[in-house]
Amino acid sequence: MRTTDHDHLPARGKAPMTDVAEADSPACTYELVRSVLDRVGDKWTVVIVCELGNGPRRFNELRRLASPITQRMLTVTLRGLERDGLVSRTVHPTVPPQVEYALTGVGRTLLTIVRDLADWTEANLDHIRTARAGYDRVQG
Amino acid sequence: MRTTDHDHLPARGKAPMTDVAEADSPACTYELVRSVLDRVGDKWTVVIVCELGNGPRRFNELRRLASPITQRMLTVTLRGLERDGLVSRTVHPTVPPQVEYALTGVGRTLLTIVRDLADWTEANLDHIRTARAGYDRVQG
DNA sequence: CAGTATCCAGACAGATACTG
DNA sequence: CAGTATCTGTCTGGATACTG
Repeated sequence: MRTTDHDHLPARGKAPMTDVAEADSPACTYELVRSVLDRVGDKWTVVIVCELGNGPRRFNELRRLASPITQRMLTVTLRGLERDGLVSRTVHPTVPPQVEYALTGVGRTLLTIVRDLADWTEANLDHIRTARAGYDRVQG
Repeated sequence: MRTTDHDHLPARGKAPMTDVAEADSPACTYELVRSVLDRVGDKWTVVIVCELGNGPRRFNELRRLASPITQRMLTVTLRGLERDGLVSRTVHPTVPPQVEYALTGVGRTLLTIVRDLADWTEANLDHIRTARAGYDRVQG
């Protein structure tokens, strides 16, 4: 399978073969950081990780919590996180089927990082907003 | 000017009118975090911020340091950072012109965040790589 | 040197319809 | 319920050529 590289489920275009490099060569630190940002920087990952931070959730439950996310993007995002071992996927063989997603241990440490990021944002939001407004006033 | 929304210099498509919201409503924390990730999550911002972390740099100097970046993307990235007050741009009116870019105070705190991110990545890289390989072995 | 201006391929993501 | 399959528009970013 997966010979034709179609569209359907985009196979996580992010970080395609940027096989994360070693950690100490001079410039590759950027590659390294980017590999996380590629993981975390897309539109929905942060939302999903934060929601799962409150406990395990099922598919449509997540769909509601992540408000205007589409089925497709939820699937794509969860697959990516699962692939990286950040969330676990547990299928309960009931009828109708139930699938439960939860943060793994590593996923939980990622949550910490995301929260640090949120803290930084809160602390510097006004400054950025002001700077942005000032810049836009001077420029077009 | 800037009535026709052409291509030329894309006017920072990121975080277009997602005017960063207040910091305490229940779900808007995501918007908040996303607003930083939009700022930091693009392909070059991290590289530029890290390089400027070593001191002020000039345009083509940065261009060399950020290896395969194009002129356009360097300009776009620097403009975005300047707009948000994270880097300063100083023109020395010499011939030929010299323009020096440097991190501002806030920009320097962003550098801290980026480094935290790098630390997390280093710490969890093996785990992610392994998980990814395992997942890919099972799936397509 | 330090940029602008265009063109364009390919990735990201929304809407919609269908399925075990 | 929990997805998969397509189609499609939009945005990102690379290549290239030109300028004060």
